[in-house]
Amino acid sequence: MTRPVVAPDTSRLQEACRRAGLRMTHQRLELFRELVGSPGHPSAEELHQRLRERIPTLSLDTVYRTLATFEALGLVRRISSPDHVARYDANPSPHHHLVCVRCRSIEDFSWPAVDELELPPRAAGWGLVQGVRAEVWGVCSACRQRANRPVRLPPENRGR
Amino acid sequence: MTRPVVAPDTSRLQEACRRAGLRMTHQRLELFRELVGSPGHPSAEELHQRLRERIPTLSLDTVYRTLATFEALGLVRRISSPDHVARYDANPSPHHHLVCVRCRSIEDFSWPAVDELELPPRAAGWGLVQGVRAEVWGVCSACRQRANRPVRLPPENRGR
DNA sequence: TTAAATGCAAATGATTTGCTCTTGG
DNA sequence: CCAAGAGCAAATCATTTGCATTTAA
Repeated sequence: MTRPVVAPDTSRLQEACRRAGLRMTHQRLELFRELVGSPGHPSAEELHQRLRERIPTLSLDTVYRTLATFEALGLVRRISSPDHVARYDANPSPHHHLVCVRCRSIEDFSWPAVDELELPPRAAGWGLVQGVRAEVWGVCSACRQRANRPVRLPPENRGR
Repeated sequence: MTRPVVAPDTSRLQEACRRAGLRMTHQRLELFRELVGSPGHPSAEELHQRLRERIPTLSLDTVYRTLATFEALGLVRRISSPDHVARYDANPSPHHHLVCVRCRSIEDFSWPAVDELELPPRAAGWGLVQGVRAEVWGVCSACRQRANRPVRLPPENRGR
């Protein structure tokens, strides 16, 4: 890999839409820009909030539909957080996740050693492999300091 | 030998409940047995179905509450499928996942090379790491053969 | 006994869908 | 023009919660 050089480069979207015979709409363009232009792993809801400033009429279901389209085009990957809200990852370079089970944050990190590893035979023969990601879970530093309760014992957890 | 050799070894549950001061109920016991005794990564719904044969009065919400309790006790890990239903992994040994984005199956596989790897500094300093899992996604052989449609293009996907 | 746990039913909240109107090509 | 896409509202469906009843300790 060379260098990241990321300006919200819309050519990937243009290209993907053309190949698939899909129209290039204002909504798709802005959504794509928002996805690749900002870090983190936003949910559909968050993207909707942010984009309303630019496209006041944008509806939440269009965000959902567009994200599904992007996913089918391979432009984003829908990832699942410890929370039950879907989050979207538009970072095309191989990277891995640090997942905090307390605050549900997801941080990217790179781990070249994993990227370079060869899949074991069992996995290599499984089917068509599209990607590999390591998920490291635990409690982030911020949460460790903030709340020092040892374990979240009984039910009544998941304080939405 | 006179050792009973409990197939689904419930001692981990007993131990965990005692430490946490939780009661040992019929429901918890059976749910735990079902979890560790059968392979795969069942959803709450599936577990509920299976257990109704043994405990006809078992309610779905008890399954949810109990699974949340088990998770807090560290007995299972709630994993997220490409689908938006939560699945539960009670396999305590380190293992990794093969996720089919088409049929949403999740298969375990072992990958010692990853287990033996050291975390990069960024991850090591992130917080309290509880586990590491590699997620390999793609299309399983069965799905590749079955449906040979090239890509799932427009929306209207997610055929529940 | 008695706080914890279950079951039931109703609530919640994310995601999806039917249908009509709008718009890109 | 005219089918693909967007918007609106209503529907779904997994998951959660309030409350009365049961039960493990």
